[in-house]
Amino acid sequence: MYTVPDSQAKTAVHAVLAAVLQVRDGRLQALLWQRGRDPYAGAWALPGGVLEEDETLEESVLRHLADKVDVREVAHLEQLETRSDPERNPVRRELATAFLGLVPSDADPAVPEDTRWHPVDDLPGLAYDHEPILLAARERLRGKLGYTNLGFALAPETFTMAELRDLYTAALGHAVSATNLQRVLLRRELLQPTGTLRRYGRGGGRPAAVYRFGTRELEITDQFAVLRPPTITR
Amino acid sequence: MYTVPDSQAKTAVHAVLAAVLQVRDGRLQALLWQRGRDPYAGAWALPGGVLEEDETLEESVLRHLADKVDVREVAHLEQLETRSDPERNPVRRELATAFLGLVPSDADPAVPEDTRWHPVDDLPGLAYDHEPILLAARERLRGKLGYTNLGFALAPETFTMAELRDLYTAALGHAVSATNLQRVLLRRELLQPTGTLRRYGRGGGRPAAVYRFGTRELEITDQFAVLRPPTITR
DNA sequence: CCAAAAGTGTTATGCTTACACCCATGT
DNA sequence: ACATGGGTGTAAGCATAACACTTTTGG
Repeated sequence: MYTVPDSQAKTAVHAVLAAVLQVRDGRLQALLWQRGRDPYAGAWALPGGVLEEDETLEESVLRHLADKVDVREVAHLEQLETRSDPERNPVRRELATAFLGLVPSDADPAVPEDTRWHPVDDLPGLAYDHEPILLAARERLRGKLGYTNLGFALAPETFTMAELRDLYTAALGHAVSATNLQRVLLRRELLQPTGTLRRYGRGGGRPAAVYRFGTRELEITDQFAVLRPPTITR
Repeated sequence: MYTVPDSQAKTAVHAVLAAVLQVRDGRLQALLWQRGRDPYAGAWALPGGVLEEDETLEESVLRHLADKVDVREVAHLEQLETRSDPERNPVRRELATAFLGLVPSDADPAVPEDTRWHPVDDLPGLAYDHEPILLAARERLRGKLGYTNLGFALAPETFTMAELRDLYTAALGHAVSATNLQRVLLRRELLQPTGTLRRYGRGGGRPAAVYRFGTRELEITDQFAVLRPPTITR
């Protein structure tokens, strides 16, 4: 059991944490590093670090991530909850603001020795309160895939519907029909056909049309699905 | 122009802020207090204060609110964004975590001299970054009214559909049909008839049935409105 | 008897899932 | 030819908005 050294009385520190998600090998995976020292030696942790005096939380996450993942490869970054339980860190009082970061499936950033991608549905033991944070990040992603264009942050610049379907399937954790996915995204005018064709699997089959997302910034497409304002006629 | 006293070099402090909303006089209003001193002397500010060593953010907001609004009257409290721009406070480096608080329309807490309710669609000049925070809080409320039972936090224990319609109208900022509101909420099994009747306006008219919300805790009713898992047949 | 408000019945609409069927390519 | 995927057409389901009409009360 780890104990708090007397010299380190609780001093409030603000940290940032990133749940960096990417679809790799057809599964939604998270970037984690293995702690060498107590507390939680041997456990896996979300990347992050301490907030400095002259930066915003967003700048801080990107700075800390630059060590693990090339910043340019994080296609979407979004603030999640700020955790504040005084007991969440046994060593010192520490607030932590969590972020969701998404990396397109075609990126393969070099990561340090102690760092690895782990499937989110088969996690090792996580340090601190990092497991609920990571699961909350996945829920946020799953929710937003339905009413925004957030798929762009999981997908390469261009892709076929079969490839996109596989990304959505991995992220959502259930079967997705390429047919219906195409219709939903086209109707919402989020996808643009590039005009080119590409072959998907190894076997034969008709070559697939190649698409791209119209914009690579978050757009909400469905906000007022219900209890929407009355339609003004004349 | 206000200048930073030398003695107060930038020291990171963590504050909490609450956007406390209530429907009063048929309008969505926010609780604000008027600053007496610089910076932003004379401007209106969200209630809040500094986070102490041994409390969570949630405990801190409720503690600070206890001065302005009776805690028991805050029916729903929810964390919003944590703001971190180093320049957001000209005096000292200060992070602030914002909250959305909702007060039922039948509560009328006594508030201090410098504190008043202001319609959110007609705000006075606000201090710091409080205006964007307040508007974000309203957006969160508007969004969640559609896919959760959050109406309970705006409504008294019991109410008629006409009363509830007026609350939704004020919060959403557009006309709401009592007929359709009733059907939506009943279908989702959020409302329970109490069996009693009540008269609404002053004129004649049929007395209205009185309802209550089945639960007074947040429930998400609609999460997978779209891109939902395939239905499993057999 | 008439005005006012509540509540019910019914239709229209829009978006989505489900599924049958046709299309293009490799072996 | 036939297997393998891609793509289109179409029907069905479902929730909600819209609106006409009935019910119940006060004056």
